[in-house]
Amino acid sequence: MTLIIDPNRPIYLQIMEEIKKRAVRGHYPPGSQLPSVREMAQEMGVNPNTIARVYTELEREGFVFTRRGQGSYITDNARRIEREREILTEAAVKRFVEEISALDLQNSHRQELIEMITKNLTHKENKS
Amino acid sequence: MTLIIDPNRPIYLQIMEEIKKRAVRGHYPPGSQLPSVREMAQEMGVNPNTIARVYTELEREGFVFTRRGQGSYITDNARRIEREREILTEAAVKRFVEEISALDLQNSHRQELIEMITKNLTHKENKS
DNA sequence: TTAACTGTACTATTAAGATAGAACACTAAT
DNA sequence: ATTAGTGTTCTATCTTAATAGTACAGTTAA
Repeated sequence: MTLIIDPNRPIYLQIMEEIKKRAVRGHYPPGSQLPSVREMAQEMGVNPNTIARVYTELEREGFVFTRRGQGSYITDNARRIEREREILTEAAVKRFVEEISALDLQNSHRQELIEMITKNLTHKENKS
Repeated sequence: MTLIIDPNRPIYLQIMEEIKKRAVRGHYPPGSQLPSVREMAQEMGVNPNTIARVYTELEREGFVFTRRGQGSYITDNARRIEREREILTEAAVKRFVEEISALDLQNSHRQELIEMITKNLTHKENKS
């Protein structure tokens, strides 16, 4: 399903981001149980060890908590999830602005850019 | 100077992008000679072998050409460089839109986003 | 020819990501 | 106690990125 999007970035990082996005979208509500290490491994098409690492890292970030023998869960702190949305948003904006700035675009091109983004964002409004 | 920005992505890819950006900005004009493998290695703080790989890959993409024993040069095809600017721009926009769409933002938040980007882009107008 | 530059090629080594497989430890329900 | 489900740990192996060092091959100018 999700598969590997960017072969040049560690899979465990990409899966971490995917899980964060799902939580932010409400696909994994606060406090909900995540698929087991083995289930998620099958869903993502990777080794269970890789998922174990993902869960461990997410727990280290306070985004996931684990009850040994029981399962791993998305944090029940809704604020934490909202904060993650902000973090991801700001990171995306920062990266984008830096990339575009590095290209030294003319003002006219910048105008077109803004329009292009506006269209794309409002267009994808009904998706996901 | 440039150093490693993202430790989770191959250095040679990051350096490839850096060189493309420099060419797009005019720092390396069309047909200009690139620093030698050994010079660039020192500038970037990496091994000469890594730069050799970078030049080889860039040549494979038609962005650089090499005269053996003489040096490596940015393509003298100005259109090719302009095209690279478009490629990098579109890639940045596409990535950004996908990332933001995945976060399922409310319309009000999207409005703020557009404003944030506009400000940042026009603000960095005098930089670089 | 010689010297000093170029890019290129090769071997060896290290480190990290990822896979494979097995085993262990905890929890809950039967 | 047993079973089946959790996460956890461990060893071994493979691959790729990157470094280190050396050597080779082509070009240019002294």
